[in-house]
Amino acid sequence: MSPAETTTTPPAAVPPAASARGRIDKRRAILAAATKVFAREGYAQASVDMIAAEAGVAKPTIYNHLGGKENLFRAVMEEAARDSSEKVQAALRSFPADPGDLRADLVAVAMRLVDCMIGEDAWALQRLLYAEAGHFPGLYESVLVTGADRTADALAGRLARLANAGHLEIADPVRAAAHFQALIGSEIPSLTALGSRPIDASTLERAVAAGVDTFLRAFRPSR
Amino acid sequence: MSPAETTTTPPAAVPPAASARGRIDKRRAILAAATKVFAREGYAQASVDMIAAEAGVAKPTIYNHLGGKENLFRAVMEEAARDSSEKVQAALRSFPADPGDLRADLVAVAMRLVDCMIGEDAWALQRLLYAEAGHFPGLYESVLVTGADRTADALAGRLARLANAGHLEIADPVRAAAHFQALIGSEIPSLTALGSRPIDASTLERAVAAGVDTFLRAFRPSR
Amino acid sequence: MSPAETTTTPPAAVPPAASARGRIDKRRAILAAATKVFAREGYAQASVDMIAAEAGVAKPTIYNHLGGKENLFRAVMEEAARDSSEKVQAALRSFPADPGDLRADLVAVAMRLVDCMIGEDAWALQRLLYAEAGHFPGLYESVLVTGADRTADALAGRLARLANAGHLEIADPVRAAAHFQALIGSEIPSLTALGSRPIDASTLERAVAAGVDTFLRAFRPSR
Amino acid sequence: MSPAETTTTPPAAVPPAASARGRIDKRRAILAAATKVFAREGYAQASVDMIAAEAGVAKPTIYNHLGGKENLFRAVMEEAARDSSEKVQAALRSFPADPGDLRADLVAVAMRLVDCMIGEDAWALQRLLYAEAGHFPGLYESVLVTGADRTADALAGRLARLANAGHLEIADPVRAAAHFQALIGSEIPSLTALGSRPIDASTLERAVAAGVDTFLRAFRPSR
DNA sequence: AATGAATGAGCCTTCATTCAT
DNA sequence: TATGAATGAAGGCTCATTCAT
Repeated sequence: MSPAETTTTPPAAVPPAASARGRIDKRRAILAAATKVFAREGYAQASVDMIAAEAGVAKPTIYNHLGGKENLFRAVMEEAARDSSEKVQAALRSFPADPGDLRADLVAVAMRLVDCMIGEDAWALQRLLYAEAGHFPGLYESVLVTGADRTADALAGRLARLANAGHLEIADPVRAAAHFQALIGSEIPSLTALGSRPIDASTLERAVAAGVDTFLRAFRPSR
Repeated sequence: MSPAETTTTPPAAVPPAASARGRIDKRRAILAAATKVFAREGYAQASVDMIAAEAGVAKPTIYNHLGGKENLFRAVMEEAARDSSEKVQAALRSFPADPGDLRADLVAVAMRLVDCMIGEDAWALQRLLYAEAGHFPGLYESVLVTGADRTADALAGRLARLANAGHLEIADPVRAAAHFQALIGSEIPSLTALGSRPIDASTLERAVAAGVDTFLRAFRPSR
Repeated sequence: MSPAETTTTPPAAVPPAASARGRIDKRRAILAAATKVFAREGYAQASVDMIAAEAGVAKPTIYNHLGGKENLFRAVMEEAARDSSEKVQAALRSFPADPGDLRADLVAVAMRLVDCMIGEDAWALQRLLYAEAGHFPGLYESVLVTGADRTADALAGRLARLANAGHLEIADPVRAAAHFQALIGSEIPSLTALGSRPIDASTLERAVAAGVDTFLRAFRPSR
Repeated sequence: MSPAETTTTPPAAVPPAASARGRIDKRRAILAAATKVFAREGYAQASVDMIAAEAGVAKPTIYNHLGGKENLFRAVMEEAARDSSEKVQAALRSFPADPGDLRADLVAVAMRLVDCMIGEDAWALQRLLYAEAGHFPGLYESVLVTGADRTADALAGRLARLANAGHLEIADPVRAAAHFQALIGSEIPSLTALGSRPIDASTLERAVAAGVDTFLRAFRPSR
């Protein structure tokens, strides 16, 4: 073996790699398959058989790795929340600190946020969360913490900066953030039929821009 | 038998009338039971057995009246949408045409609206809709038509009236209605943990009032 | 159909009778099949599938009638204990009150008792009891009460009568009954290989007679 | 590797011996664990997983050493039969050749025998034998040969000696041995509820003594 | 020699649905 | 009309067993 070859993946022959990575790959394959199947079918309707078939593993392998349907579901939800949150955070990083054209910049970041919310994955997360929050104690909280809370915090921080710089007039940044999100997303459910229908891009952009406009009319400095 | 004799049990002496009423009563009992069970368990997890037990009827009776689980679910959803919509319409009827204190009046009607949205029934409807919209073609639309659309229309109309009377400055009443709803409800999901937690009344009122305030800052006439 | 034909079963046409009796018949068929399968396979190895197939019913029917494997097993054991006990009681009714030839009479009744103990059913009951007494709390007691206890009581009573009549000399009839049973059955396990082998009749009779002889040598009046 | 490198792991310096011992130790551990688990759960209910966990080895190790569940069970039964038989033989070695007080000596040896029969191990052996004799061809015979047969032989020999010495009057020593065993053990099943209940020592002793008394009344020389 | 990982088969149970009454 | 009874089809989970290391 060459000394600096790989630090994360054992190289060598294919079989050992297949075995060492294989374990992780199988776990990943199971989680991916479960995400897909749960998203499509819902928790109760999804069967471990489907997931195993989709993942290309035998059923007991799922139990070995993740111990039962409920656990598997929680793992899927946590992963989905993490992934979704990361996308949102990335979108928020494009938030203007010192905007050139405030409206245009806000619309741009709003579009990025909304893009995060209308993806298949995000809708699936939301649907499953709505559907199962009552059956899985703590599920909502755990998803909230890794997801919406961090989003709200980050967004509030960005808005506060804009306010400090005199671009906005904001008394309560956390609430303003909530209102911002509510306004730019206010038409998403009806436009996408709760994620069950594709959406027209320009219609979406108009709706988002309208939300930003209302936000600006409410929070732009009076003079 | 005296007319008021039995309210719960159909008297045996009046078979035709009793049958006619009994039939309707049974249907009602089934729908009520199904609503309760679907709300608690979700569609897939709910079993026809549970519903039959809850309704106090035999299982085939459900099939006679409503023909299968899927149909039963659709019936439940339509009824729930109708009920919910009626409550909302009632709440909107208290909307001020010529307000004394605009903010106070808007907060009052907003609270009535929000009260409609945080009831057990409304949450159940929303959860089931989110969860099953993808599995029941047309479900979202049918609920939308009897529910949210009418709400939006009515609300838009009321806002337009206020605008015409010079109390608000609104270019697109439909959008303004959407924004109003979004703002006053923006904190409901997090405050109620998607309906799985009771909510503190004063906290809720503050959040609603904040939504109204933002709305007013955006839509109050500039001078 | 003759008027007094059935008091327990509705007579009428064949279908209603088939239905009314059908229910009981199915329950009986299930119990009979379960008895057979449990006897052959043991509790854990037996599957509800096998029992359903053997009974000629669908699997859920078993759950409707007897609610699960464990309950089914208890029902089977209780029935087997009842049946077995009745056979033993019948055998004991031939016990001589005033014997002509005491030895011959005792051997005769001993053979009848032993016949009860070497039947397939009795062995199955015993095997299952030995195997599962530890897993089913109260199982041993419930079987004991309907089975061995009644046997011991009845046998003790018969022996006491013989003693009172001067044919035997017995201080403690209950113990004497236990000793009688132990002696006449002492070679059954080895002769039948715990019920897994048929047994030669004359060999058995010799062993039983030997047990009776030892009993008589111990309990015949000294003079 | 430096010599003192590992303290918890068998030292690397003595591989062959350590291996040889380790191998035997593993086999012993597996057999001990299997004995425990089979005794507790029964054959079918016991899982190889449980046994592996109890033994502290990986599952395939069991297959390497003993080749499958069935073989493992046979090995366990043979070992148990051997152990049990040895205990019984030891107990019989205390049999009086020329007794001082015949009754007292017989009661003493009977108690030793009975102690062998009420131990956890002996009950487990008996339960498993009853339960599985029908499923494992030859199992009963193999256990019999190493167990009950040797016991009967030895006991018959001891009784014959006593008879020769004039202390007993025995025509067929083998049968007398069987009767002795039957009498002293006649109350064990009911007193211990088939091994599932601890037993009161003095009650047991009375029952055993009663068995001996009956035996003596039957086999003591008439004059 | 010992093990982590994987699997095909099977089990107990429950479900939505339909007859026959 | 309403029901007790029955069933084919799945579902979640576990087991004994075997590779590849």
